[in-house]
Amino acid sequence: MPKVGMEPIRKAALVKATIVEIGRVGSLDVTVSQIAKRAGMSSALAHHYFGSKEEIFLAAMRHILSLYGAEVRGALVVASTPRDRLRAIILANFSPGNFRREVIGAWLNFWVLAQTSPQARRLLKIYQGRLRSNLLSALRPIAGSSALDLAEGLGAVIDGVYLREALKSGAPDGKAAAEVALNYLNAQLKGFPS
Amino acid sequence: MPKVGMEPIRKAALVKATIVEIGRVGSLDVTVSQIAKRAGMSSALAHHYFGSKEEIFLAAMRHILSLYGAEVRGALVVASTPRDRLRAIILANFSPGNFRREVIGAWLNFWVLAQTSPQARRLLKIYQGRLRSNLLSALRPIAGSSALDLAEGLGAVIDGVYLREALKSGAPDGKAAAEVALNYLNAQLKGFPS
Amino acid sequence: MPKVGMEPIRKAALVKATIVEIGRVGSLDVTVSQIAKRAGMSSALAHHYFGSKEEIFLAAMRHILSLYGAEVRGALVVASTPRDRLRAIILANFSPGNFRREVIGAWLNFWVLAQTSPQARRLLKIYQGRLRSNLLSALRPIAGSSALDLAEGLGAVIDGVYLREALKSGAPDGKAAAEVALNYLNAQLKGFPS
Amino acid sequence: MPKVGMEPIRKAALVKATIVEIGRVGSLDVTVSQIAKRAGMSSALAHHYFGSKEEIFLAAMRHILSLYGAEVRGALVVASTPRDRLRAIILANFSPGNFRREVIGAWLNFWVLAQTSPQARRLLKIYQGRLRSNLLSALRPIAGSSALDLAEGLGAVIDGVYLREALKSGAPDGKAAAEVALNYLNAQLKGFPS
DNA sequence: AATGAATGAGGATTCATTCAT
DNA sequence: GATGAATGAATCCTCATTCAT
Repeated sequence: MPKVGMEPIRKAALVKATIVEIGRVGSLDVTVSQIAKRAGMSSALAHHYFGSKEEIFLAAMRHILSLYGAEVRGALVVASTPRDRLRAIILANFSPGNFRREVIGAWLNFWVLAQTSPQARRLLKIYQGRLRSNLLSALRPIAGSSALDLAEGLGAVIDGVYLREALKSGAPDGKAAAEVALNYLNAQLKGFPS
Repeated sequence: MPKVGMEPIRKAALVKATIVEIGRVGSLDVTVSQIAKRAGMSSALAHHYFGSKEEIFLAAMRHILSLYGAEVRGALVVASTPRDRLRAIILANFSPGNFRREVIGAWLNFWVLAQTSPQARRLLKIYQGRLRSNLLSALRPIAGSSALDLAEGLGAVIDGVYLREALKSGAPDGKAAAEVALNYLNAQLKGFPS
Repeated sequence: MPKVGMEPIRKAALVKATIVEIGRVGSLDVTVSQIAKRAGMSSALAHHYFGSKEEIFLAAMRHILSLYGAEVRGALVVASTPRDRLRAIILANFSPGNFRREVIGAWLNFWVLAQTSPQARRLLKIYQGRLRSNLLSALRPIAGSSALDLAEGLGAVIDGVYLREALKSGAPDGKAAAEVALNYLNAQLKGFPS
Repeated sequence: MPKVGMEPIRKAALVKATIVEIGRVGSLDVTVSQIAKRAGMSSALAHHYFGSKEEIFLAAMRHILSLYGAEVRGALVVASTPRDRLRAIILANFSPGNFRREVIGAWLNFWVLAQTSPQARRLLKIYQGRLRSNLLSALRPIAGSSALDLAEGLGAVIDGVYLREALKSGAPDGKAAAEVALNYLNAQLKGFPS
């Protein structure tokens, strides 16, 4: 049984382990050894596959962002009206897949990583851009020229809810979190024709 | 060069240097030596006065939170109606004193520190509690039973705007930031009698 | 240069180096770097294998105690009468293997270490217990109920001779040292039937 | 009230504090600050009076040795026969003044200090010399040419009992300790005319 | 006489990373 | 593909000692 094609498996295991460890520790002060051990391999192998610790972090970040993106896209597919699409975007942000303790912890830390690493910053900007354009394209038909401001505000609410969740203890309550954002949305759209 | 009563002076210098360095580096990966050097003293003296790196961080956090608290209190004094008070709170959050690049960077990192340090977490919870109760007492007369939800949402927006600012480059624009939160407020209060 | 199975080799080298360095310096104020350098490796590797300085010390202590135990056991095998066994125990204590300058220096310092480290204390108590029971089982047939007191006294003499040797300069004279203990033994056993 | 003549008072306080601290910690790893604090002054003052940490240690050692010497001299004054004098010497070694936990701890550590510090070594040799000559002058009239060996053995027993006491817990039992040495003495002198 | 202020030097420990096998 | 071996470079923290007042 030749050990071929291990690369994607190993990489995936490391990415997963990275998110878990960052979530567990609560900061980026996670050693490569810890990550590698949790992924069931030596730290040397982790370096072999990723080259550096930063690359491991970035891969983990990409993974989270892509999961997030998939969730949003999936939710948008089944939404027909603009209002439905807005609701779908919000709910996707707080779906059980994204709104888990470890993922929230990882998000917060990736935000910090973006302060230091240009690549991380770029990734985060891409995510922000997508969220923004998704919100905008759904808001424009409803709110017209106010759409820009609304998108900005909605984005801020979503991020803020994430941030606040990071400080809470216990299992995250996605439903309650989504409620905060939906609340905002409803209030803002009240004046516009449905 | 006085040789007595240096303690408060040194401590203040260290606190200031800590905030600057965290803001500059963009993370908590700041060495005591860096901080001490920027504060114009040896790292040994920093330890002499604070005992440990964590204590230095906590002192810096307390400083920021107390500046923030003072700003809010000051703004509240001159506000008469509930609506004025809400506006005052929001504006205080984005006043030039609080909404500086280095302070924003420090905030983000203190959020991370709170994941690890129980004391930091406690401090952050105190800040959240104060903000919440300030918002609530101003919202109740206007919105009654909806006040709770509104306060939660407004708090989230404020934190979210901070978070997003951390990713931007260039000087922070407090006015634009405040606008996002004020927008939210206006939309939410539209239905209530002024 | 084999690259596997280095652990026991490195550990042994570190243990040896530790004893030498403690003996050379004359105190436990020996840095891990000194030890590691004498053992031909980096201090990081020393930590990798032992985890902490205290563990290195304890390993060195265990080594010395086990050498000592082996020497005593070996001597006892070839002794037939109780009197022979007593003599054998005493001579083993001052055999060239145990009664070397560096080992004596290490012993003295382990005694100090036992004041601080519970584990070191435990090791030393084990050694004392063994010595005591060895002496007792050889003394009982000869001295009966007096055996307890004699064992205590003989143990004290042996330790005392070690202690005094630590203060002398030049190569230790095991023969003269043993003589002191044998003297004691003879005097005490004079009254009992051979 | 001019603060004159403080020097001897301060020095005495430091010496006392040194012994207590060494006994408490169980090793020479005692900081000057600890000693000074226990003596009720600043570490700077301790340096002012003694010049260096080693000098403080040496002063403490001298103090203990002089107490010890006084005790022995006092005991010898009231002893008339050689046998009485030997008993007096032994009992003085284990008198409540000398055979206290902290003093025993200090002794053990001074022994270690003597490995490093020539001055400490000299002090210890002087003490040994005195003990030896005291024992010899009392033993010669009884044992003649055997006196040398007996003195050596008796000295070793005394030191050994001290050493062993350092490992025990609880309050030292001077009486039992003295018994061990007296035992030895009686056995050795049995053959000689009283 | 007395001390707070201050630091240089050092030491244990950690960790990302490299390399030989 | 995989890993144990190995280390240089930090980093926090401690402490004896000095100095100005």
